Amino acid sequence: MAVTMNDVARAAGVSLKTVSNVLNDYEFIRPATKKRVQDAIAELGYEANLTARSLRSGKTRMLGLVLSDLSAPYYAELASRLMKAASRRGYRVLVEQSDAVGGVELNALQGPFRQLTDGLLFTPLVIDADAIADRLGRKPLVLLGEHILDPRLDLVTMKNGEAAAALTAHLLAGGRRRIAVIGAHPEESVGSAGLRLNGYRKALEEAGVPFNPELVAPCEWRRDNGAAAVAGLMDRSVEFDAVFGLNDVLALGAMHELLIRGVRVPQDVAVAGFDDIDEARFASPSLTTVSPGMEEIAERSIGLLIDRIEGREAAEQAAHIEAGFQLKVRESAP
Amino acid sequence: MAVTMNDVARAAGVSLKTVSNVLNDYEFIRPATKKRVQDAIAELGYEANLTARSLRSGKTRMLGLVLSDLSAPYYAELASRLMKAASRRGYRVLVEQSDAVGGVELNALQGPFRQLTDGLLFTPLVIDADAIADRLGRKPLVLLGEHILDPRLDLVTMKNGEAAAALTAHLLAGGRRRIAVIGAHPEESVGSAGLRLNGYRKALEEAGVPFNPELVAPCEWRRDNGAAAVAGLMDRSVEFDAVFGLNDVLALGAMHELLIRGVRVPQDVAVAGFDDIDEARFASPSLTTVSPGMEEIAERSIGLLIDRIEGREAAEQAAHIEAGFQLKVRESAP
DNA sequence: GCCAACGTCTGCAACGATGTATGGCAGGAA
DNA sequence: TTCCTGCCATACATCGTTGCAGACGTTGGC
Repeated sequence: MAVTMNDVARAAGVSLKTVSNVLNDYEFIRPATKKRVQDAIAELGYEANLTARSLRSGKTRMLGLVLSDLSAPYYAELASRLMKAASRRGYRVLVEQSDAVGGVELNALQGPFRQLTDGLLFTPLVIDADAIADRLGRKPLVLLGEHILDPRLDLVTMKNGEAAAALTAHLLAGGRRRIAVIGAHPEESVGSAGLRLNGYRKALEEAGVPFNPELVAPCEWRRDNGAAAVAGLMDRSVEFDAVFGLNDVLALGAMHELLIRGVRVPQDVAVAGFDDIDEARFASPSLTTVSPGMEEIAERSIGLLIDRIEGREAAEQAAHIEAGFQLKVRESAP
Repeated sequence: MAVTMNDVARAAGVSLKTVSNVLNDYEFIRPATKKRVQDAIAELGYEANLTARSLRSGKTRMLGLVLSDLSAPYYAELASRLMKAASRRGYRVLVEQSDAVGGVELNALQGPFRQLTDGLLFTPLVIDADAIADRLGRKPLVLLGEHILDPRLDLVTMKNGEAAAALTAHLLAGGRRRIAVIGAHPEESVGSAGLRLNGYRKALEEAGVPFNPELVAPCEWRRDNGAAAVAGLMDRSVEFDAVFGLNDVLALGAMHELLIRGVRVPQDVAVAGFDDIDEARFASPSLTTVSPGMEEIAERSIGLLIDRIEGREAAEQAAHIEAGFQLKVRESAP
């Protein structure tokens, strides 16, 4: 079978515990002893049994990441970055897809998934702050990218409202007055959709442009819905000179539908999105959007979570971190 | 602290082992006893400790997935599907990004990552069959989507060559004669690039069109490389009437560069890709490509791996599974 | 010359589950 | 009655680690 610490101990002529001490960088070990142990480890090809270590120590060195769907480009890019950031600090990331189903979200908070991880990065789409706080337990949890702002909960997010306002202001500055918004979630109590829509309204207000509910199309954030929403607006003969997709895939879906219908982008209708996924730069025309500081979000959320886990960060107060954003002006809305 | 089996046993007035037996569906338990135990479990809110179970049983009920980069749309979509397929069978998936670095690939095969998982789904990009077979160990491993065909190794893949040939034939049938290929990996001994390129050459040959090495642009499979490759060809005044991106993001990057330079797609140059990522349908123009049967690949690779793990599949012979493909003819190459 | 302090190492008892062996008890056959 | 068989439950050892308490020898202060 596999080599155990006992084998190493025997080979090095020391006790089991001394091997453990060497592995855990215990301070008081004679260099000679340490070397003997290390040599034995190398010779036998010993590798620590992570399961046993976890059972004994109660730590798994895994972080949980709960998001709705890994195949959404924004989440895929975020997950990739989070995993790299975690890896640099000696942690792994275990991903759970909730499909925006409340039951799955709750399960991730308290079920086996929680057990397997030392802490959670959580993108709640359905459940609310109280539901989360009630199930917090002893393990740290950092909310990611959504709008729950609760004094009990750590949060790393983006400037949803501010960025959406800046983007809308840019469209207004380009002379657009009837800006359709795609992807609103009117029924949803939590989520970025509301914040981004608020930013949009605020920018309109500041420009003295009246808000027109007819221009707001609610739908889930998928490409095909973006296309369908534009189709719906046009079929109902709603007039618009710009489309603000509340995220990039919506905007790209919308743009596709516009081009199919012979609407020129940006001449007839400007299109803008939110997220700055890799694809936005290479769309045709390339997509004007907001870069929400994903690298910063990944780095800081992993950093915060691990600090909490390792007890470096005082737990008295929840941290609320907002990454900076950048407007990316491209061809679709110059 | 957490509720343990011992607490449940005490509450139900039975022994520890009886609780374990109930949990593991042991046959001979009196219904009354079973009920007492189940009631105690429900009342105390007991949840099995997965770490302890793993230590004792040697199983983690986690599958490892090794791929180069989760932010690549094809891998993101594949990972999402694999995770769902695994979840349906009671397994989780732990993802490891290799960044196509050989050392990371080797580590995933034998290091701690292997320990944490009961079996591996592995997309080798750098290391070869011998390196894998040497490190096989006792845990099952299924190769995914790449071209290593080794009698010792299970493999679930797509019809790379056949599909590439069909796609090329479609371009030829459309009257294209100078079909540029983007994303070849001349130095690489393993990988889909070679197979797809072969398919392309075979189709040319069958159509009696001479192969022109000048039309083959080697590069890594990233969007920006697709764009750069087209720029390179045009700057060198290489003439072509079609572009075959060896995967979709290359094709999309290429298409973007063409459109920027005022080349009309498909009138002047047809563009085709490979993978049928979600984005392909919504690009403008929409992308002609090959759908490699991802759902089938996900379902069958997970099925095979779990069968191996649970000993249902005779280990004598390696399985070689090829999913069917479909040509998706869209606007970019009608 | 004694005791305390220090540095180094060890033994034992967990962590929470499962496998093996075995112990009772009931009912039927001998 | 006695033995066997089938069902149900238990005790004990075990998986491979780490935490805790302490042992041992050396050193240094007084």
